[in-house]
Parts: sequence; structure tokens; C-alpha cells
Amino acid sequence: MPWSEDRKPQTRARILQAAARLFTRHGFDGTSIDTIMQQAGLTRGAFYAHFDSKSELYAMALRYAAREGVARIELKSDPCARMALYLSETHLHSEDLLCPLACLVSDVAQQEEQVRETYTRLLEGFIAFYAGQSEPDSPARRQALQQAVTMIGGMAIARTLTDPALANELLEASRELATSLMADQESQPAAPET
Amino acid sequence: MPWSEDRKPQTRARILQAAARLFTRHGFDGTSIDTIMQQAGLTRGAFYAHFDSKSELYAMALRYAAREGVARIELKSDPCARMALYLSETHLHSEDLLCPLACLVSDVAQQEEQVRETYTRLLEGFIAFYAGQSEPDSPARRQALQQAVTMIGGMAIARTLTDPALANELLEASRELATSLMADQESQPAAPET
Amino acid sequence: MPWSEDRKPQTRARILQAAARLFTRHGFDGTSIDTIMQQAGLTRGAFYAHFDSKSELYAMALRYAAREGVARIELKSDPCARMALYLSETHLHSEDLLCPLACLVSDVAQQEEQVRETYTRLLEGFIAFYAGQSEPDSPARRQALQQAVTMIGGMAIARTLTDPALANELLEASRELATSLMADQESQPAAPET
Amino acid sequence: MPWSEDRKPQTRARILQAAARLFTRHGFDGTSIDTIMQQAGLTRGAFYAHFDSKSELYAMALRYAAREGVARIELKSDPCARMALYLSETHLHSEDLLCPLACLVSDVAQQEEQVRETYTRLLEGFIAFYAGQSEPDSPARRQALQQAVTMIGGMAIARTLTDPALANELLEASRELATSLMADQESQPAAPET
DNA sequence: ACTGACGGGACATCCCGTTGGT
DNA sequence: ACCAACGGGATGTCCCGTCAGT
Repeated sequence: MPWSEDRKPQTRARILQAAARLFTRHGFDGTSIDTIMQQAGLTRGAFYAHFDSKSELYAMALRYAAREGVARIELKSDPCARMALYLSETHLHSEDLLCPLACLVSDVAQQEEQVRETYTRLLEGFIAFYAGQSEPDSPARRQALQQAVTMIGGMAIARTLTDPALANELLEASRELATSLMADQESQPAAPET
Repeated sequence: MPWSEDRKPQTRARILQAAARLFTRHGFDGTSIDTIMQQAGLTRGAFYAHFDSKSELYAMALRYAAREGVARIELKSDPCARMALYLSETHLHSEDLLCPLACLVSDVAQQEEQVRETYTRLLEGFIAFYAGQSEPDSPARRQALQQAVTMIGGMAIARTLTDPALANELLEASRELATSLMADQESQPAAPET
Repeated sequence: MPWSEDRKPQTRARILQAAARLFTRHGFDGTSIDTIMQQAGLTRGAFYAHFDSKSELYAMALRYAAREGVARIELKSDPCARMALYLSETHLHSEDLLCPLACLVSDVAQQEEQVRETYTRLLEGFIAFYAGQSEPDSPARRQALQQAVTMIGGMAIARTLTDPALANELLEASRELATSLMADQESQPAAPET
Repeated sequence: MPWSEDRKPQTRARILQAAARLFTRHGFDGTSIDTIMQQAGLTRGAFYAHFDSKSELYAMALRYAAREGVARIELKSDPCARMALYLSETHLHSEDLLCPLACLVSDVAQQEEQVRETYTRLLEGFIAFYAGQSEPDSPARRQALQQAVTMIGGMAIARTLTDPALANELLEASRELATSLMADQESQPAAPET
């Protein structure tokens, strides 16, 4: 092999990082390959040595962003603390790390099958984290799904609003709901409907 | 002008209808003015006699779709029935009527201020419907926010998934959560955490 | 209709003319839409108001060039004179009118089906001109085919050569062969083999 | 260098072979260096250790294809049999051996001087084969030129047509004409117009 | 000799907003 | 109000030639 052996993965990672940042902020159509590569310190010409198409990169970046996000949040091992961090104002205004599941929900919905497939799997991972080894139809599973909807939905909507006060109010309400869901799960395996 | 006096508003409505349908499905960048106008039975030249720009149309269409959606759902006066309809599989696979608040969350997030402003106001309306005349910081208000997150978030995520089973599972869990929220609201003004 | 009624056909004709000129000289890949439109006094933006794709234009330009060429040559009603004109040095070095059947033989061979179809039909027309109402398997038909091969083949090869002397020699030999074929046809319906 | 001494020419030959095959089928612009090298079992970087540019390779491949073609056809020493083989349907649909003089006539016409020069010399060789040691202006020379036009022109046009029946008809007519030319040459040194 | 990442140019296609014209 | 030709910007994709590195 020419070049140093780990140069390609490094470059690839740089591209993925830039892509993750830009895609989560401006979506698929709002981000050009030129911009991504420039952000990665390269030029357009090198792009196709790493990825087959913009779509493929998009899917890869989705995964990258999700894992990277998880990695940082995993510093907190408490699920409750993670949730609070996810639905925090800090995360909402974060410059470099946004959850693709939230920021790209409807963006992904308009992409081709493979991308939506990737999104689906990432969501399954998200759910699995909160569901643990629960049965397919168990209350724990249902609560994990509700947890996902609350967290992702809350963040997605908050990101869209122009009114910061309303966004914060929404985040807080979401945190409250998510907290109650987790409380239910611990104390009793039943659904939250009292 | 030899045309009948109410022709312009009619044409405008046709454009809005086509725009609402197409935007909610394919997003801002995925929908061209040409396609919209063709769908409305006109050509692109006529567009600028009704709207100043694509962005303005997008905002208008957002409002149009929201109102139109509300109009149809309003046949059910029961808030609970409305919620069930909103989070139903029928709505998920609907051909002609989708909630822009859900389908375009992250799409709107990438648009210019004015569009996000419109989205914000529509969301306020959505919340107000479930909140009633509640105080700014009351539990009822909080529950309305949670209701919005659950409904819009649930639908938005379900729309993106490729796995129909998972999508339905998610919708069902969302319905359950939304139901419990409404039950809480009626029985007691407290938050759902028992 | 806005604009003057025959403006579009005129513009279209300008584009076709430029395209015919450029394509016959530089082939499909050697000619860009930009260049064609510039040559036609327009810009790239207007192109797709007249043609669906570059390929379609190529096919159209093929037909245009063939007809235009025929039109000029038709001033000579004598088939023999036409042949002599076709295989003349004047035609070989012509600035603005080249036979697409000769100049684009192998260029067309690499294009998609529809283009080759167009070429095939044009060749049939070429043959029909020399065959008259001859039977499908008659000597007259065969001679027309041979005429076509001689004329088109001669011109195609001559166009490719760098040595002007050899090119002229080739043209002359082709003229001689074509002449003998026509002589045969008139005097006797048999093939030229004495 | 640890490599065996004749490795370079071998590799070079592999590249030439792949190039000849691909160029004759898809032309200069339709064939990428990547494809050629892949076909040769190498990658693009190795290319420039053997050739200076794509154009140079094109010229070389032209020669290679011509010689290779001649080599196979030379098994038949009878000029007439060779002609029949050249204008056969087998050659027309051949998978791996096509005459570059025919398949690339107009493709070469659009290339730079050096390539056309190569083509010109190859054609001279082609003519010389049928002309023998004839004088520059002799009937034999003229007939060789006509032979070349008939064979190359016939094949070039047949390759372009979409209608197999017409292509075969054209080939047959060309064979007939070529045959008569050879008959004339043997029996009498005069031109065919008796 | 060979690999493969990289720079940079080219181009077909798409789409928006304008404008002449009815 | 409506039509549609037109200008011009943007971008994904492809491809050539180079060069660092073995």
C-alpha cells in the first residue's frame, strides 16, 4: 500500500465528520458535495475515492452522527441523565453535535429506500437502548417507543421553532414526560395510564 | 379584465392545494414550481401573478395544509377521537392529506425565518387547541405541549420508517401515550407522573 | 400565444443548424450544449424549452443535416451530378455542410437506440433515392446499396485522412466506381461484374 | 527490479489488447482509462508508466487492433476469402475483433493530428495489400482504393444500422461489389466500367 | 512497476425568476 | 391573468493527469 496505511480511514473520517455536521444542519439538498469536501480540507475530485454517491455518504453520515452522538452522551451512564442531556438547551443550540434522528426526520423521509433503511435501523438502536431485553409486545418496549417519540419528536420540533421561549417550554415539557415514562418503567412495568 | 371576478382566488386556491400536497410529500427542494403549476393546470409563468417567490408559497401552503387538515378532522369534535385519527394508519398512508407539522418538521427547520415563523404559529394553534384557555405555566398547558410532541413526533417518525410493522407499533404506542395524557388532563390537572 | 407565432420554430431552426454544423464536425461528445446554444445566439438555459435532451437534439440534427444537404444538392437533378458533387473535394472541405451519414457513421454507432434508428431511416432514404421503385431483391436495389457504400464510405474515409493527396485519390476512385455503378444500372440491370 | 525482464512488454500488451477491444466498441470518449486498466487487471496509476496520454494509447491501440485483425485473417491467404471474411456477418457481430478502420472512421476524424496520421498509415497498408506493387496511378491502385472503400465503408455502415436485415443486405451487396472488383483486377487491368 | 488518493476541469440536467407578448 | 422563451446559477457525476509512497 502506498501512503501511510491509515491515511484513507482518516480522510474518510474527516469527510464523514464534515458531512454529519452539514447534513444535520442543512439537510440533503441544502448541502453540496463541494461544501462538504471543502470543510474536510479537500476538493471535490477526491470525493469519489471514498464514497460512491452523495446518497451513500448521506446514509454513512447518518450513522456516523448517531454513533458519535451516542459516544459523547455515553459519558453519562444514567439513562435519565442522558435523556436530560438530549433534551437540553445545550443540545438544542449545539454547534457541532446534533442528533440526526431528530434533525433529519422528514429530510430522510424524502430520500431513497436505502437511506430510510439506515434511519430505521438507527431508530431501532435508539429504542433498544431504552427497552433493554424486553419482549416484543411488553410494556417496557412500549415505553421505550414512547420515550423515543418524546425525545426525538421534542428535539425535532424545538429545532424548527423561531420562538426560543416556546422551544424551551417544549423541551421542558418533553423532559417531564420522558422522566415520568422512566419513572413508570422502574417502579412498575405497566403503561403510564395509571 | 373579462374574467369573472372570483377567478383569481380560485386559481390561487388551486395552486395552494397542489403545493400543499406536493410539499408535504417531497419537501421544499423536492418540489419544483413547474410540477406544482402543472398539477394546478397552469404553467410556471402564471405563478408569479399569485406569489412572490417559492418560499412565500411554501409558507402559504403550510398554512393551507394545516387548516385543510384541521377542517377535515374537525368533523370529529371529540379531542380524543381527533388524536386517534391523527395517529391512525389511515392518516399515515393518506394519499392527499398529511399534516405539514409532522411531515415537514426538519424541512422547515432549514428554510428562511419567515417560513419557520409560520410553522411556529401553526404549532401554537395546535397546542392551543389542546390547551384551551389554560395559563401560560399551568399543567394543562404542559400537557398540551406533550400532546403535540407525541402526536407530531409520532407521525413524523412513523412517516420516515421503512418497516411498516415498526411504524404501526410506534403509532400505537403514541396513541397510548396521548390517551393517557388526555386522561390525566381530565381527571386531574397534574402532570402524568402519578 | 405570446411572442410572435413563428418565433419558436425559428429559434429551433437556429439551434438545429448550429447543432448540425457542430455535431457533424466534432461528434456527440465533442460538442457541448453550451457551444451549440452560443453558436445559435442563445444560452444554455433556453435549450430545454426546445429539446428534451442532448440525444434528442442529436437525432434531430442528424435529420436536419441530411435534409438540408439534400436540399442543396437537389438543385442538380441529375443523379450522376449529385454523386459527383457529393464526392467532390468541395464537399470534403466544406465549411458548413457535411453529410452526417458519412461524418458520423461510427459516432452514431456508439449512441443509444433511437439515434441509430434515425440514422438507419436516413440511410434508407439515401438508398431509395438511387434505387427508385426497385424490387426488394432486384439488381437495381443492390446497386443502390453499393452506391451508398461507395459514396458514404468514400467520404467518411476521406474525411479522416491527413494526407490530402490520398484523400483526393480516394475520392476520385470512389467517383469512378460510383459512375460505373450508375452506368451499369442504365445500360443493363445486371450487377457490374461484366 | 525484482521483476522478470519481459514483464513490462507483457503488461503493455495486455493494456493494448483491452484498449483495442474497448476503443473499437465505444470510441475514444466512450472509453475511460479506468475501464481499460480494469480490463487489463491493473489500476489507473500504472497506465502512465506505459503511455504518455490517452491519445497516444488510442493511436497505439489502433495499430494493435489493425495488426491483430490482419494476423487472424492472414490465415486465409486468398485475398478473396479475406474479403469475404471481412464483410461477413460473423465479423459484424464479432465479440472481440473488430476492424478499427471501419469502427472508428469518424471517431478518429475528431481526434488530434497524430491519431489521424496513424489511421492514414494503416489505411495505406490496407490499400497496399490489395494493390501489390502497382504504380501510383495505375488501375490496380485505383481498384485497391475502391476495394478499401467498399470493405471499410460497408462494414462501418453495417455496424451503425439497427435493422439486421438491412445490415446483412448491405454486407452482401458490398461483398458482391468487392468480388467484382477483384475479378476485374485479375482478368484485366482496366477499371470496371468496361 | 504499480497503487490509489487527490486536484481540477467539464458538462448534462434542473430549476428559479424575468420578461416580452396577448 | 396567463403563456412560454430565455438567462443564468448551481450541482452531481465523471474523468484525466499527477504524485506521494512502496
